[in-house]
Amino acid sequence: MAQQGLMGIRSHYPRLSEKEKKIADFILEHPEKIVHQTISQVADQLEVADATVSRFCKRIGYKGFQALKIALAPEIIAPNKMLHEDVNDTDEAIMVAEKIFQSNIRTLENTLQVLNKAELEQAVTLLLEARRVEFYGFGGSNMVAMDAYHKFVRSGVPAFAFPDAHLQLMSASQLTNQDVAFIFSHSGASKDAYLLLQTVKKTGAKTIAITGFPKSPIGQQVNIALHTSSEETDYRSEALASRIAQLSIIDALYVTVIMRQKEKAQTSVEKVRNAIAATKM
Amino acid sequence: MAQQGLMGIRSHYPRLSEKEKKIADFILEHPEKIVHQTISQVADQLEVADATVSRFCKRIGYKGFQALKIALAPEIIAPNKMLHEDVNDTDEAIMVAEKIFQSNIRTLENTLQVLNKAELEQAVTLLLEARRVEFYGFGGSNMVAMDAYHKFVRSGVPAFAFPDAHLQLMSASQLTNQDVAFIFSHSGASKDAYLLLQTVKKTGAKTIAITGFPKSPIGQQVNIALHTSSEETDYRSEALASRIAQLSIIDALYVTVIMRQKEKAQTSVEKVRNAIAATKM
DNA sequence: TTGCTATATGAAAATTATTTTCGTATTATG
DNA sequence: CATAATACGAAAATAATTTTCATATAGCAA
Repeated sequence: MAQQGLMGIRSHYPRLSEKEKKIADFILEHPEKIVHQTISQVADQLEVADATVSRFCKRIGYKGFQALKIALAPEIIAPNKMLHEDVNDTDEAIMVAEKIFQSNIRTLENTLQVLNKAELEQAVTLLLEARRVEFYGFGGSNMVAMDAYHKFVRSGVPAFAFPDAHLQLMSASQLTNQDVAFIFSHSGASKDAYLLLQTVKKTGAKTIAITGFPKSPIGQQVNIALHTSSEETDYRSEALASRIAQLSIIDALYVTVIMRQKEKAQTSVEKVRNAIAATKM
Repeated sequence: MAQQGLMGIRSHYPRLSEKEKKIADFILEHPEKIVHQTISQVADQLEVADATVSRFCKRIGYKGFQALKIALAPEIIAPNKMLHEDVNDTDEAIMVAEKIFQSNIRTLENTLQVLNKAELEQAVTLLLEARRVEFYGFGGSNMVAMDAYHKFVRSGVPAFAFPDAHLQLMSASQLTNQDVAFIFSHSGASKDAYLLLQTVKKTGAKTIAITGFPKSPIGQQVNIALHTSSEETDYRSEALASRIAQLSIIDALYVTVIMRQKEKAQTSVEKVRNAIAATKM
């Protein structure tokens, strides 16, 4: 199948010929013109032949011009104008806010797409059956670990978290094979987190991680790897957005755990409502 | 203009003829078949003439069959089952996750709409000029205050935060009129937070708050009030989502502050970033 | 250089998809 | 029952897209 819309075009770009690049540029700049015009109108504007545009569509993996239109249609409903502008372009606070919010929204959307159903379920099962669950995070991720701890401990899960690196490592070495270690690391490669994972693995405890990079060392070596997905090119923006996604995953796990615990004769709708109600700030 | 996709079809439904209703039913049931098939294929499956389908498209307000395809394309990428509330609302983890993520996304969108440009600017100015900035939050909001502290302290802002209610109150009473108190309270009415605000006001320090309710006591009495906005019908379910919005506002303020500090703080952030980079493998 | 080959491109033909026209059937209305 | 209005399908007309084919251009070997 052809890749998703504009991203797919970018990935083909290097292999395109002169006129084809001209077409690609036009699409990336004005996707709405593709969607709302005929192949001839587009070809005229670009001063190329219809045939060239038609061939272009096939070259980048679509069945034809109509198929490209349909792939592009979803992209133009939310014309995320802010996103291609760099934060540095303008330092108006409201502009920065828009950029940050859009970035966070996109990251949540992407992360939801990428969430693996089976792994989520397994994570819930582990959390429900563990003798003890410890949440770990270093640097900015420590706050996420503490947040998870505060939530789960109220739901009756035997949760723990620690405010500094040394305490985390000490506690990790004391786990047993009936315990669960839950690690937050955006890069999936920080030295502290990696060391901690090795320590945990020696104890036989089950491991769950949320990282931003499935192929990172930590992402590869845990029992259950959940990951966040961001399109941000800048590492700092990515880290900000991915933390929002991490928190959202924790929220989802937490609400699910509560629902499972209260498996009674309630209707499922009530279950969700009650579960969420139990999370007052 | 034609209304958005499937909703538009529903609104026209009562006025349609027999065959046209047959077509409408088919579209509502299988929008993806419209998007991916030709008008003749669709007509054959429904045992009606092409002409009837073509007329149908115009009847419901589109220019033609192609235009309908394009309007429908966005709907089929994410078959948003959560929106139809009667759909099997199971307690599957992935379903819960979808609900949580959608809720968070909508809350971010709404909050961005509601963000006040002038107040954001004023907040940035206060943060940059303060002799000392203290972040306060009780219960679940304490996490947000700690997070803000961790961010701003790295950017060179003289930031402080405290892990418990008593320490927060003690420190608040020591502020001066050159300081800034930044309060997080979703309800804007919690007893602890209100008491703290009164304490701060006696010192003459400037006050900023992020609440979910502009008309709440805290929202009314601070110098600068920023608000999150959630559509959740259930007051209690707003809590999870609004915390995400609070964090996003902090992210926006943080990034803006860094940009304003330009070279000065740029270097100190660089230092920290490099320090963090050094801990990666 | 010359001649060969591969690739790119546009014009026009061929194909395919869609819309319009037109005639008949059906239903409603007085 | 007659008449008008509407619905509908078949086929013609039109529009859009793809394919074919001829030519141009660039790279390259002798």
